[in-house]
Amino acid sequence: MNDSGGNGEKKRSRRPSAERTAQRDPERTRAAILDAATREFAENGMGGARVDAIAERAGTNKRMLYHYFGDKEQLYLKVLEEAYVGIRTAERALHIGDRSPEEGIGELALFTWRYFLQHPEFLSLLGTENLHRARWLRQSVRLKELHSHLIGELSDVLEQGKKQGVFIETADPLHVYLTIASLGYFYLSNQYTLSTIFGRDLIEPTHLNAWERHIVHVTLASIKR
Amino acid sequence: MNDSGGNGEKKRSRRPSAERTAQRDPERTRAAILDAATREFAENGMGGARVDAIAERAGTNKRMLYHYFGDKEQLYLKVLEEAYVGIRTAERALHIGDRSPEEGIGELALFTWRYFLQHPEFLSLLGTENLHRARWLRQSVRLKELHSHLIGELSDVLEQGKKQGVFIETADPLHVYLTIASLGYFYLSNQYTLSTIFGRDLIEPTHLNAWERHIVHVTLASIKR
DNA sequence: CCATCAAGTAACTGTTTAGTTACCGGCTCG
DNA sequence: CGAGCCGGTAACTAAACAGTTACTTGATGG
Repeated sequence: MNDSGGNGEKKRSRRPSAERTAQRDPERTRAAILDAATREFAENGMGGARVDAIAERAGTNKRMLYHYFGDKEQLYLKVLEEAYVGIRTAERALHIGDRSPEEGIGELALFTWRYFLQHPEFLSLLGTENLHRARWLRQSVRLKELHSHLIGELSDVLEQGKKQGVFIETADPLHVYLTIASLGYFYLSNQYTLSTIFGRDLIEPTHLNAWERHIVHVTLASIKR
Repeated sequence: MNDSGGNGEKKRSRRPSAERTAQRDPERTRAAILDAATREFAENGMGGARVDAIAERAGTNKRMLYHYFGDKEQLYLKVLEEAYVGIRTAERALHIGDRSPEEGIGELALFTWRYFLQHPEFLSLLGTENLHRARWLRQSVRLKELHSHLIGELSDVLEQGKKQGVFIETADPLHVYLTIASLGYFYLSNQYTLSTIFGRDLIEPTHLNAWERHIVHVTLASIKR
């Protein structure tokens, strides 16, 4: 079976590391594990997630998982960090200060809602992490400054709105952000129990659109003069 | 060791079932298991909860747990049902239609916030159940009508407010309730990650009181004409 | 005083799980 | 060409787990 010893053709031996990657590709394996882990943790929580299941979803095996990430807890933390980096990075691209204050806040509300809608795994991970009282997030060194930018930019927009007389003086940046996040998070993360007890399918497009308008309406109504 | 055979005194044999319960008390054992299970499920989720841990917390053992509740899943459903019955029962005692529409809505918002604050285990259970897409709640036959009363009463108050010209015509009962619940749920259930990333201890009384006022303010601002 | 039944204990069982170890195959560099 | 290393496989291990079974204890009724 092994006939490679006979022909010293050196074929491709000059290539650095770009084409023979069809079978062996550390980067892709690593990324596949991270992606599989994100889905597994999101669907089953930290306690319910199975290491074997992650390896299988990634099309690899446990040995590689432990090789790249250490253990289950470190892998989980990596997944969580990447999720936060994802939303905060997308948020920065918004530049909510470029428009009028009112439009800026509306923009942020719309963005947050739509991001939550398109990334249910992010909401799930937050839920799991909070069940454990931020046990792993607290250990993260990467995420300390990641969020200050958001509050800073939001604060600027609110100040401008107050100066223009369109926002009330008591409007607080953290409260505004928490309001926007609350309305999106609860509706989506609790959609299953809510749909069950109120007998209305909340994920239906009609209701989804109505809630999107509602979020913008509530957010602006709470800070407009 | 067994010397009871010698004295046929019949002592206490006339008592029906009220005093010798010091050692044996099925009702208390059942209640202890339910209470222990509520805490264990709330702290660890359905997947993370341990049957042995529940038995130990209840001061009994697994045999009794399986005797009274069948298996882990049925026990979990019982816990969830009791939690819902708890909040809906307390809600009914409010009678939000007795005051002015504005006061009624404010009352409901305050009640919901304070109930969430005093029953963190309820929020936790909701989170766990939603992680599993309401898998167990859907099977519950008891909880279908439990919630219609809330929406009905809220609807009446809103109608009255519209007639009096204090509320906007588009105010929707489900949306109003979801708004109130969102603001309370997100703040409390996500307090750990939020406190970590924003560097502010959200559970501190000062912040708690500020958020309570904020919820009432936002709710009313979103429906007032 | 013995038969019965209900409340409760504790040790056991089969399965699942996170994490480890021994091994394989092919590429690369001296 | 061969030593060694890197990406990968699969079988194993020790612990933890849900659920069961064999047993004890004590009250009651005939």
